[in-house]
Amino acid sequence: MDKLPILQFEDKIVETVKNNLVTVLIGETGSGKSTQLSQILFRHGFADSGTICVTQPRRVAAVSVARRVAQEMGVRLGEEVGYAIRFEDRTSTKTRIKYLTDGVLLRESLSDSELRSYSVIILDEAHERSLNMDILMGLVKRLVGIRDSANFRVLITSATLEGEKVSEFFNGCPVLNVPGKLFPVEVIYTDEVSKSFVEAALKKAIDIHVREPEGDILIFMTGQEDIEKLVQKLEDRVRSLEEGSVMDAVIYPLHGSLPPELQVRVFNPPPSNCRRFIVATNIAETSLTVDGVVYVIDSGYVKQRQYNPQTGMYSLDIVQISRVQANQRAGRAGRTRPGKCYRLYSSVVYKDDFMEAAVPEIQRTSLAGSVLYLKSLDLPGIDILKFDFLDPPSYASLGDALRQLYLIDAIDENGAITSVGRTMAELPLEPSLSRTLIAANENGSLSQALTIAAMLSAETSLLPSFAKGSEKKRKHTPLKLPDGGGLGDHIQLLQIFELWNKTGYDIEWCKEYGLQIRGMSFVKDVRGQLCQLMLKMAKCATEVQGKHKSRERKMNYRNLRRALCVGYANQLAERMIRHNGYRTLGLKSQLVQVHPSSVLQPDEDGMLPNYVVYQELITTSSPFMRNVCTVEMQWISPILKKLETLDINKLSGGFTDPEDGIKEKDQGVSKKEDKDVESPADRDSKIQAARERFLARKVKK
DNA sequence: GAGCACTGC
Repeated sequence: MDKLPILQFEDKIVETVKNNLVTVLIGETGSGKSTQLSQILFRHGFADSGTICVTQPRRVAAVSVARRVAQEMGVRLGEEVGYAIRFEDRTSTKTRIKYLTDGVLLRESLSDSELRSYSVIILDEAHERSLNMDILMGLVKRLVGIRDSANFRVLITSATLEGEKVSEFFNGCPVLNVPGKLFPVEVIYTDEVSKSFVEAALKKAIDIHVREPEGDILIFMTGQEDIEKLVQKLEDRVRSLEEGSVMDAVIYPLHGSLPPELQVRVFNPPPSNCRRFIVATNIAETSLTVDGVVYVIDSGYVKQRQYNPQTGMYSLDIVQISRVQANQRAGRAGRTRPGKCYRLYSSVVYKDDFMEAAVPEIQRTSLAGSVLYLKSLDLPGIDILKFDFLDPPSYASLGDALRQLYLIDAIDENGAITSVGRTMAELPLEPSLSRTLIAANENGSLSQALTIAAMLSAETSLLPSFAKGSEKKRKHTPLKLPDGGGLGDHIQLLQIFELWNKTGYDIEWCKEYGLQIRGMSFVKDVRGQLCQLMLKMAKCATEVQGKHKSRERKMNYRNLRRALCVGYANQLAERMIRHNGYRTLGLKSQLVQVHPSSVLQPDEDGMLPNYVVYQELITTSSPFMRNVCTVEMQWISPILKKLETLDINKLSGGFTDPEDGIKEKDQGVSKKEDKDVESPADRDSKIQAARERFLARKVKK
């Protein structure tokens, strides 16, 4: 095997790390940074006084990289080299190199905010900018000023360009460049504007198939719908090609809601003299690597979920990718030999319209959980609203988080964390569910609440996709699931798990009901973990086994729904008079409908319940509440009272001048790279523009 | 009567 590129830089890396507390390392795919950096530092004594930890954005990566490193060092996994992911800690007192997911490291800083067991912290793949990673970078930056510099080093690895920004964040720390080992990829732009990217991709794919030599084609689409459309069209066209004139072809869809057994098909060796077409979402951008790809077709779009803190509403939008993403996609063509990337957009669009990097998650999601977590750390002298983030979230977003936390008793009217809030922060759940568990523990419905919390954590991986046509293909229609007694979706989830529990967690039962086995066993694991945590924390925690089930059911799950009402006090809606639309009860009222997939049932007059709590608001074809549960009017009066007295200025501790704060920050950064700096408002308008362009194209068709 | 991209504790 060739020597990995990073090993040629060993001396330089060691010297830089010795002389600097923080080092940024820019390493492209194939540089070997994930496996070699830890070993290099180990060889030079950086693990003598502590462990070297390396974060990974995904569980599979943490496990596979740790396994590889253990093998290279000739040690047993779990001894000198180990890993820690949720539900699985394979480390020991001997462990000197430890791979973990960023979520696990974040949890660890809850029990030791200075992370003293680590002599080196390596934040790998920082350019992916997950929410956890952004919080970790803020925390680690603080540690740099606190911990003894004789025994502490930080390394952050990133993709091109973004590395400079990270260096700036860490007070201009040195940046090392390590080349990757990719083969050259020729990029070909498209100048003609096509009516739809599905059609454009179809044309290009067939073109490649007819003209170009062998090699698989990877096509980036945005979601299940356009993937299925394209797969169908490709099958038709390939079949219509004259037999014998071109090589055989096989077409695979690849997206997250595909059952795992269909996902892994792309890893099987392809039939000989046969070209594979893989039509994928951005799951193939980072998570899954398909070997044999020589041609990439890039639509230039991605489906992205974003949160509007003003309305509390999520939306799932098709937006333009960033230049970093475009390059990542192109790189997928050069893993095994020189390749080609066909971009279904012009070079002008790439240069002028695309943002440099995607909007980081921290600016696209509700921050209630993260704000609570940071408050629970009790960092001296650190005000959450002024916390030093690489890309600060908007003031609206922080205000929204505080408002939500106040309504569910996690912080008091002055913004200080409460004892309830501390307990909540210990649980690996979103705040509403943590709060539900605590309320349930007090009213005797904990066992059921634990089940619901676990089911909601795995919800998307429970049911196979409801795509049109897929039902026909299935051999037999699954048995009908329980209906939640008409009380709502949370109750349905509870009933599903209880039925499965009664069968002794029978795998066949899952099949009969059309439930994904992996999803259901994940629920079982999560429930077990939550049980243990609740037993450990709440000294008086009882009833995790659920002995009161039958009595509760007769009571229409009253206690359980009451607990949900306390937990979801920030997500409450009232039905309109005389029709079944709802308005949310919060700072800014929204008109919404119950999602059509809900099992909530109307009464004999055809009316839905007067009050419900919901899991989330999401705008697709129109604004919907997903996962609703009936609640009683008398339960909500304390919530309404709280809403009336809510004072955001008090909650945020008087930090009311966001504009100044943001401007200052932007100016600080813009000294170095003024072209690439964008305010959140700029980003918003760019996203909006991309969305409009896309919609315009869609309409034309 | 509509439909969820991808991760993670």
